[in-house]
Amino acid sequence: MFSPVTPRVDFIALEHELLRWWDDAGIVGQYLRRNEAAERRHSFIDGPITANNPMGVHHAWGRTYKDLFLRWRTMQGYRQRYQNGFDGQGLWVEVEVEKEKGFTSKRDIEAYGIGRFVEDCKERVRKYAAIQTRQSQRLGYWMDWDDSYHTMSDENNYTIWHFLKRCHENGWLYRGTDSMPWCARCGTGLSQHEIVTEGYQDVTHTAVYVRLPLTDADGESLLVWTTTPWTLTANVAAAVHPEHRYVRARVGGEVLYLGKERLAVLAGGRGAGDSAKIEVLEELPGSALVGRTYRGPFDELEAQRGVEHRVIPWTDVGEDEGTAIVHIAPGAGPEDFALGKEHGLPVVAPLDENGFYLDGFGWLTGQSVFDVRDRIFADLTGKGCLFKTEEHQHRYPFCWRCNSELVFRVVDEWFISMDELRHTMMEITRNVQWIPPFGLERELDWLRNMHDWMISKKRYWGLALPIWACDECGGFEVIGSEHELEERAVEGWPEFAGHSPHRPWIDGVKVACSSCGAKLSRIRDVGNPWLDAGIVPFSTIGYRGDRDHWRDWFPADWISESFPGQFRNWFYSLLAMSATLEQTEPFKACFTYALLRDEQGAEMHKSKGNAIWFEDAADKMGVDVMRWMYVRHTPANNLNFGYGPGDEVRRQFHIPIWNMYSFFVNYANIDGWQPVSAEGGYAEAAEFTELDRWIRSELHQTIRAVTTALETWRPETAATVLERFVDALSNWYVRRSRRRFWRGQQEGHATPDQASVVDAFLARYGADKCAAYQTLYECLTTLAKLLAPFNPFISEAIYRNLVVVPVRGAPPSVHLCDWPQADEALIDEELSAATSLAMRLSRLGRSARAGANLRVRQPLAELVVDLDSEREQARLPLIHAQLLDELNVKEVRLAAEVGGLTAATVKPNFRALGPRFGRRMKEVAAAIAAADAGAVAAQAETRDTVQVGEFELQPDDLVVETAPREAYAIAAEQGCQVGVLKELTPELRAEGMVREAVHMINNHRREAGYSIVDKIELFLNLFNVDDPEALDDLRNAFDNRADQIRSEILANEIHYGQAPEGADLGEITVAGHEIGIGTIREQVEDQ
RNA sequence: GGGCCUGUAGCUCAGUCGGUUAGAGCGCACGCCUGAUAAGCGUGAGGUCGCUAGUUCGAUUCUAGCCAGGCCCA
Repeated sequence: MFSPVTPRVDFIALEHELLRWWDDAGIVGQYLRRNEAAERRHSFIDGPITANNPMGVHHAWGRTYKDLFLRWRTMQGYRQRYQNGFDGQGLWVEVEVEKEKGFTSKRDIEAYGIGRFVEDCKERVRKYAAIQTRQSQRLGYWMDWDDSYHTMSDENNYTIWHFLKRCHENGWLYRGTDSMPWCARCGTGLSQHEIVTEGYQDVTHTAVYVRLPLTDADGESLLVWTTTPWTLTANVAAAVHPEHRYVRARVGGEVLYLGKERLAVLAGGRGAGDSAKIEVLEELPGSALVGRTYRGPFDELEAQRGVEHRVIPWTDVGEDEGTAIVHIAPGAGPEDFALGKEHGLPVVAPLDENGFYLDGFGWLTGQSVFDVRDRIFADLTGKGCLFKTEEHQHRYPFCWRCNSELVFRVVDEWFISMDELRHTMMEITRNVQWIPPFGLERELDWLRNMHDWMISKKRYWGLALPIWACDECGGFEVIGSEHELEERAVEGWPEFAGHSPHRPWIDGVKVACSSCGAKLSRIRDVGNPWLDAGIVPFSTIGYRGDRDHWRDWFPADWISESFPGQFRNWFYSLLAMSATLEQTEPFKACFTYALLRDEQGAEMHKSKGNAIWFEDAADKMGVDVMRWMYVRHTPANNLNFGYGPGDEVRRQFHIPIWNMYSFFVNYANIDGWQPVSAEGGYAEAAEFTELDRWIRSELHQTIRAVTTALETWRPETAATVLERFVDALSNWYVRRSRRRFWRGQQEGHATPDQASVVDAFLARYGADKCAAYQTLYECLTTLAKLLAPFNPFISEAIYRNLVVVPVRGAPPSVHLCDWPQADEALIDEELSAATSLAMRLSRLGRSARAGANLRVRQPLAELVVDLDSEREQARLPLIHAQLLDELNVKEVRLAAEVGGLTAATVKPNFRALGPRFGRRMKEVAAAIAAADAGAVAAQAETRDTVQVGEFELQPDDLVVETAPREAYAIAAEQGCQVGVLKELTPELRAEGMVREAVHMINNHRREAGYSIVDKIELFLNLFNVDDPEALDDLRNAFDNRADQIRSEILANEIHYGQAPEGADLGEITVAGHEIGIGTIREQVEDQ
């Protein structure tokens, strides 16, 4: 006996129950150890999740893929590591801790103490790692949670040291510079990301137009424009668009160059005499200006000594604002810096950390960048450089912490040169299977264009870059391990020992310079967090400590991440580090997916209020539903996630599955059917019908297709296949098999002393019922296994009840079962084709009936089928019975047997005939009307001339049309036409009436609340039927089919007349006549 | 400017290794069924498969160009 199953399941409560049970019964542990000794291994390396916040539903998407493939490989018997990873080092964590503490600058952190701050960061990571672990468990993500790795672990950090040391040995590590957004008030740099996400505001600044006198032409100047006058002190070049038009214009007593489109700015210039007099002397392309030199606006400053100012080409120069000649200061702007690199321009860096001018800037030295605007204008005016000023509104970056305007500074940073690595990385990238395939192109494109890797960051919490730099000789040392550091330490080791290799502890350790012997301190920078994530194929599987173990699991067979960003982040760092250490790819297959959006396709944002937190979604929609939304979606497309789509999925997929399961358990319990093995065990006793054979064939095709889809990393295809199977099972197999489960026990066959359960059931209910139960049991239990990696909860619930409870020795969880194998012997493609033909013909038959207003309940005499394909026609005998039943017809016939479904009509084509026959036209028309239309049409089709009566005509003289024959209602699609005979014989009418009555009486039973096994006594009250003929028809119909009615409504007796006191009364309508009914229940104990 | 992706019904998306008249769900109209289903099923309306060329007997599918949207890089 199965546990009763309610059709109104609460999936979320069910999930919580199973979570508890898995925990109590130690199922996850058994799962993790299931294949420990297996020969075949599947190596998965987890891309670490940032342990900085609770999970969003986008995390659940990725984790669903990871869980799916790991579960599936487990069922297939692969040995695996189930290690999750947490990413913990980096600015993101610092930012959150700063917020918690109310810090607004680096100075706050230093005042608080770097040590305490770093410990707080670690604590935050641990806290969110624990939260994410719980959330992942709620998702049903089965990992070895006690074995999760952390990027902040000592091992991870020291393995990166090893990598960096190798880079240094190869000569790839160098100190360079970079331009970065900088908050002078906080004294700190910001990441580009910080200003891109929330850092811009609209403000008005005083912009200035400045003359830059050309050195080779007296009295001629370039006119440039800037909104940041302080940067003019760092000017080294002016940029023009080489293809745009520029002009040389006389303005008062001077000559100025500027963009042709920008002539209007000349109005109102100071010191230009009568500025109304503007004369264009010459028009020239920007390229003509390139290479010319000019005197800078602050050439008198020491910092500008030796700088040759010249004009350079730049295609990003616009014509919408300014003068179309752009002032370039590589020391004070990011684009300028990049352009400077490209053109080898000198860098003049004017500001210190706190925004004060450095030495070498004359009267400006020691001044704050925020206080000098007006004095710079005055200075420029004094030097005759200032053309004019104007108020200008624009978007400008601000510090999100303190709301100060940002500046750009050039700072020292550390880089890994990519020149030698690039080729190897591209080679190994080609060895990887990218899913979807275009991932390869994306990665290669990035690798082709990548710059040297900047690995330093001026912060506190992160990898301590193992670089000890020498101020004396300019050299630097790279330390490759904790042991090497201990050996080389000349100071501070004892104090450091026992600490993690983080700031501030590591900073106390000094080593000696191997060139000059000076005592070296570690550079203060921390590492780029992608170093932390990129090293994990080495650090997490024992690269340093247990090389055999490492070889066993390297490279990973499969990794997976969302693709935005990862091609230049994680995948990139994995490839770079593996190319350096082993010259081989660190993963064999890379599965990527797009972005998660809200239901309307908009990006989810906390601030917009449309973000969905994982826990809310889990509690509202359930994680099986959530997971199915993920796996059925095409990974390369953005996923629009929401509760609406979730309801759809539940309704179309999970509820039908549950209903079938509930149906099965309900009837199996009524009939006392129980499996005798995990496979059911009734196959020998069963007489399988075509329908059984068909769904078993479908089942095994489904196993095959799902397996293939997963082997090729296409979860969405696997999900589609499963959906199709569920639909076939629900809407064809179960629907068409229901009656087989209802049928009562066979008369006289019951033998009380049967030896086996199977024999007893067979004797009592017969071979057909054995077949029906066996088939549905196979389908449901196999479906549970196929579904297990996708939807671990509903599959477990079904499997537990159908298999574990009744079958001794079965694995206690579906997740400990073997993955199903397709049995090719059970696959019958011809039967599949035949059944889909039956579905197609049924659809057409219903369409035909609907067109003629003939409901399916009314039996009809014949269905006529016309198929173009002989091969399909040959399949008809196989589906004959299904068609009779499905379409409620007495016979299926071929169109040829009944003379076709359509008839030809032939009409005269007056336009053609008129001119030829003139007055005799009427005779011709009469002859055509009198002729056998079919024969004439056939001639017109095949011959050049058509004889009609005494007239010899041509095919074009006739208009041949085909129309459905009147006796039939017809529906057609390509290659196929069906018709049903519309005529209702008295016999058919009577049958229709009985079915109508049975249908309505059963509705009445249901409304009265009877159980489906209760017997009744029925009273039919025909007093309201006035028409004696109709009364006769009804009485005859009912009397002649009394047995049928009794069996279909479970009635012992049928009486005519008033129902007695206490009967349940109702009214039914048959053939338009109202009939009163009354029923009395003889209650049967419901099992 | 370069690379990649996307463009199929009103909406959200499948699909097509080139093949007759291209599918689903939602929404709409009508109906059926209800002894698994507070559910389901069917029928109908709704599509120049972004546009233009090319290859081909045949292109929504392959190729090229263009247009639109997105992501990344510069």
